[in-house]
Amino acid sequence: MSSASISRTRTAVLDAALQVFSERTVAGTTVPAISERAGVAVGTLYRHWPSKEALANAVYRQAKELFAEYLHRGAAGRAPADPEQLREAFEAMWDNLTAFAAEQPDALVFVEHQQHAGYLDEESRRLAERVDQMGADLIRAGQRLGLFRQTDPRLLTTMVFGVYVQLSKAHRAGSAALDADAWTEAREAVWSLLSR
Amino acid sequence: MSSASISRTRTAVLDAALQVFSERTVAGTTVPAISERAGVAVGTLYRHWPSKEALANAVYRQAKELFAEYLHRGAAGRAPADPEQLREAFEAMWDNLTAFAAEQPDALVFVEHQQHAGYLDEESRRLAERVDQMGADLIRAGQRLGLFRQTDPRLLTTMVFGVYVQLSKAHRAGSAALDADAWTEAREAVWSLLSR
Amino acid sequence: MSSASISRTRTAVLDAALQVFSERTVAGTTVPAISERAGVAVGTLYRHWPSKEALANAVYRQAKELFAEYLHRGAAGRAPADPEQLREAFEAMWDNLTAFAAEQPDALVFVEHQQHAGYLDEESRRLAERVDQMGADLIRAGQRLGLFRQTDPRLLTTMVFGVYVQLSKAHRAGSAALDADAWTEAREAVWSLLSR
Amino acid sequence: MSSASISRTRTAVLDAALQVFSERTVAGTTVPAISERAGVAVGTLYRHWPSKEALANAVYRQAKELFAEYLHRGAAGRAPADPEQLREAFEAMWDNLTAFAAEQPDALVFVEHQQHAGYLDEESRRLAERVDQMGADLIRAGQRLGLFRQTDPRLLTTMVFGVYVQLSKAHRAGSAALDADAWTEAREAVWSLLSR
DNA sequence: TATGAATGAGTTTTCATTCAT
DNA sequence: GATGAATGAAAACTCATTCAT
Repeated sequence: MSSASISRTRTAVLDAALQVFSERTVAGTTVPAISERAGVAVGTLYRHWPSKEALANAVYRQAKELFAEYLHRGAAGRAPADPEQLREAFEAMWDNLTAFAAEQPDALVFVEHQQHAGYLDEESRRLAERVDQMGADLIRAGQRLGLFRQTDPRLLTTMVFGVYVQLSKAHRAGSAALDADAWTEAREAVWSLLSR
Repeated sequence: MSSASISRTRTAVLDAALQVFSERTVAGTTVPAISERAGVAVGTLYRHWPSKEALANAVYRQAKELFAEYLHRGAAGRAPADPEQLREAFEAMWDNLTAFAAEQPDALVFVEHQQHAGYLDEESRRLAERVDQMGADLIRAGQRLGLFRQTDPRLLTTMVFGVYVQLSKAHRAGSAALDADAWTEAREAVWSLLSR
Repeated sequence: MSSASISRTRTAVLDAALQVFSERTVAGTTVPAISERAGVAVGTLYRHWPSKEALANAVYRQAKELFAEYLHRGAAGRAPADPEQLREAFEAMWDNLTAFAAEQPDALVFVEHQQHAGYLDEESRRLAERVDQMGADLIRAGQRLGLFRQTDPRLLTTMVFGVYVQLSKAHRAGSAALDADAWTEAREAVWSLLSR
Repeated sequence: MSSASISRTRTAVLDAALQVFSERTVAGTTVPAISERAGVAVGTLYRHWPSKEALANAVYRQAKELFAEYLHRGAAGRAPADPEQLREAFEAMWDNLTAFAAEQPDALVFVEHQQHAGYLDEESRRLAERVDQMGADLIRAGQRLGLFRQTDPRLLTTMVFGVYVQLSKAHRAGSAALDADAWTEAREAVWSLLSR
């Protein structure tokens, strides 16, 4: 088969695995369950990844990288130089996060699930660290401009991320409280949380 | 053995199970791993619960009930009638949550782990719902007093809870950013998040 | 406790074991199931027999000896000397068998089940052989008197016993076809089966 | 593997299971014992039946159906219309039963082992009832022709079947009394048992 | 002597992985 | 490359037996 169809198989498996992993935990998912959802045979899966663990790492990395992509989207790359730019950057980032939660609900839940420790390899771990850093940059900029609380930026990052993750979970669970307006209202609340 | 030591066995197993479940997921935990950590034989565990799943439900309920206990601690039972009482009630609740995160880190992580859906029974589910309601009451009181944002109270609850859970995870992971002061600073930030 | 109450325990356990063994097979019966039905603790059972296997042998022997007792009941001990005596002895034996089936249904089913069981010890096996011989004596007497078929007496014994066992099973199963008259009708049929 | 070898696996397991079940009882047989005798891995067995119990039901049904087949062999399908036809049908049936005992000794012993009650499912039970009916038909025909005893036909069936089962057991146990002549002699004895 | 909770070897069952087709 | 039946090591669960009370 052509390389195009190979990647179709890879994509199908990665998608299926993300779904079932995020529904039932990596350990709670059987390989046949993945292959079934992907519409391929078990053996096929093993032609692309050497083990379930390796597949889980691949899924993890893909999800994390996707998250990083959303996070960066439309970012100028330079730190905001004044309050207005900061506000704009903040809104843009929050909207990107909102889009990610809406478009990739499984990815966020899977990635944010603690307890990956057991099987994540070095590469996955390094990626995780790098992505987590990205979120902190905006907060540090806000502090430099004197707009945000002068606390440990890691503390603020953790809190903002906590709000976001919990909202995403509620969203994915189909909570009635999580319509489009809610995400905007939440944005304002988070801005208050950050502001001095 | 005496009935005292019977409950000692149950307690030992419940404690051990909470530890390993919160470290490695229910599905990722073997029964011998639990019984070993509890210092009892595998068979003993099955004399007290009919299956690993039943044990997981028992652990879940115990953790959730413990959380409810902490949440209630020192609560007058009546809704705060003025801004000062609200502020006091808020601080008390936050301090209780802080204490829970410090004293029962495994319980929080385990309970907040999504993906219990698969094995939680009716009783566990009902308990979860009841406890989740408790947190919302204070927020509704703040809204009635005109101090808190006039959004869907479920949205506010979700956000506050998200902050708390993420802080607790960081705390349990041994984050350097999470000393005692940090919990107080976080409290102020959350107050801002809630306030109009 | 007195020796009287010891034997009460032994009797209770032997009776209970016979019941459950005949219902569910020796291998299919758990020791707790026996002790529960007997109304004693598991540990108590092990004070009287060293193992489940030993208990099964005890049950087997008791049942087989009981069968022998019924078979002998009212037997003169001498071989029938004329047709009339033979007929009388035959009727007596059949009525004894009928009584056994009625009064000890579990014993017959259990004993007939275990014929070649792996766990029967030497003593149990010798007893079985001795009892089986008893039935054959009457048939040999009938052959000597020229009333019964001149076949291998073991063949005739086997057939008569087959009829009896199957009737007993039907009786125990509560078959509507097995009232008191039926046993008498069956006796006549068996007499025909034996007669030349 | 080809579908031919799939059914070879099923056949091998069913045969092996019949052997060990009839030797040692269903409860007394371990799954590895079955898979070893069948020459397959344990896991393979579970790819074909969901549990040991399900396998036992499959074995039971196969054996019972095989018995029904032998019983029917060469049967005209119509009830015998005169004494000569009855006699012929009787001989044919007995010879079929003899063949079954000789060719499928394990099947008979297994099926006739009482104590299946515990695990037989609805389908197995219905099949058993249907097959048991088949034997009764010939006896009813003999009664209509006035040749057989005018008793409850179920009583006669039970007796004849008892003779047959006990002979088969003796045969399987290697009894010296059970050569080919013996089966013919037994047939005459059974005819006498049935006749008025 | 009786008890029944605890034990751990043994059994049933599952499932990641292989490999013949 | 793709397939999915077969494999067997590892997991869940059972139960005969022991032993502290």
